Order: sequence, then C-alpha cells, then structure tokens
Amino acid sequence: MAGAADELSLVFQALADPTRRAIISRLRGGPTTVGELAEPFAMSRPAISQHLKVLERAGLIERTADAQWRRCTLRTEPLDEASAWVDRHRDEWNERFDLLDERLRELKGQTDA
Amino acid sequence: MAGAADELSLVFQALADPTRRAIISRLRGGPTTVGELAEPFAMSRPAISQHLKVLERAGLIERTADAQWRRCTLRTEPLDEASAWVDRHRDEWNERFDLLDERLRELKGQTDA
DNA sequence: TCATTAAATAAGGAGTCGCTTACATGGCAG
DNA sequence: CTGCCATGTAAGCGACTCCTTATTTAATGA
Repeated sequence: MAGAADELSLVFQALADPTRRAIISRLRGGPTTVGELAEPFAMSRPAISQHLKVLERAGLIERTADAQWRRCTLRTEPLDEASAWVDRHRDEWNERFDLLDERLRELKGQTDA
Repeated sequence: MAGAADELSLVFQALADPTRRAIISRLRGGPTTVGELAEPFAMSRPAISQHLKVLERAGLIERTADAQWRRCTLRTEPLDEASAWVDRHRDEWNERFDLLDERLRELKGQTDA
C-alpha cells in the first residue's frame, strides 16, 4: 500500500489484522495503557507499539501522556466512515443512482496518468 | 500477515485499496467483464486481474466463464460480516456505558476481571 | 489451420508489513 | 544523581503487496 493512502484505506487496512481488531475491542472498555493492552497477546511490547501506531495513523485511537504511561483512547469517527461505505455498498436496491457519484468519488483518490 | 488469514481480515484487507473499492462500486451496477472493469483505470490488465483475485479470495466477487470473457459478480455476504463487526464496535451507547462502568471500577481501585 | 481476442499466469522489482532484539527516551522513587 | 519503570524508536529479516512486461491458456471465427 502506497505511503500516501487515503483515509478510508488507512482505516480498512488498520482493521485488516486480528490483533488490531482485538485492541479496538479491548479499548471499548475504556482507556487503557500500552502495558495492559499488550498483556493478553503472545507478542513483544514493540510489536504492540507498532500496531498502535497503525491505529493512530488511521485515527482510530488517541494516545495521551500520563506520567510514564500512555493512555490509549478509542475514537469512533473513522469507524463511522467505514460503516457508511460498507452499508452504502451492501444495499442492493439503491444501486444505479449513486453509482456514478460513487465512482467519481472513488476515482478522485487515485493515481491517474 | 501469514497466508492463513481469517475471513474478516481478508475482507477488510480487500477493502483497503481504492482501486478495489472502485471495482466493487462498479459491480453494483451489475456483472461486468474484466476488460470493462479495467477500462477506467490507468493500470494494466494483469494488475486488475490481481485485484480481482484479492476480491475473490475475500469472497466479494464470483467469476464465471462466458466464452472467452469472465463475468464478475458482486457478493455482499462478506460485506454483511464486515458491517456487523464495525457496527458492533462503533456503537456509542454501549461504549459510554462501558466507559462509565470502567470509571467506577477504577474509583474503587479494583484490579481487572 | 491459424491469427485474433480475453484473460490468467509467471517472473521480477520497489516498497511495505509484522515481527524480532537491541537501544534510546523520559518520568519517577530511592 | 542513580537505577527502575513504561514506552518508543532503530535496524533487520522474511513474507507479502502492487505494479510492471512477457508469456501462456483458451475460445472465436475467417
């Protein structure tokens, strides 16, 4: 995936990993430190840090400093966008009308040549 | 991500690319051949073929042979699963209640469950 | 039969992903 | 200050992604 990916791609990419989805599930219970977050996983702390970076890049979490701890908080706005996209395309009945609009919107984020 | 990724990861991964999302949008208008699909994109046919393979692996399209053409059809079931996951996690009401619960637990100095 | 067309596959290259271990940063308690 | 603690960053490795061009497969129709 190219470096300058659009926002929606970043969100879907962030969701495309079971560890990151588990982190999101966990964060629904409230803000959590990185250590607490890493505890249930059979993987090193740096690996979790890197997953958090992906989630942060997608706007799905916020990290705030609290002494030597980082408190991770879930942000749901990107999930709203993802949900909107999926729901729009899973609806079979309003197909033709927004199809053109849809395509134009999608193609705008693309490399053209 | 190892080769044996779970189904949901495959779907999100397939959606994490603007070209593939545009293909899905296009297929909402009805079954389409690979050539028609490739036409609006500034990229080679094999590249489109490979994108279609990713979509097929995620269960998002079906390809049926029709003479020397392949007719691609959208399947929405995987989108249902993706939508279900996202909606479950973006539900703000649940999140708020869980958050309140979490706060109370913290105030009591209770350590986990 | 043979050339044409539609599409898939092969091979390869630049870049990214997900993990590791090792080291750096920065708050804190003695 | 000094040594812990929670975390982030660096470097490196193997696998994967996304694209390319070249080749292959398969159906068509003269």
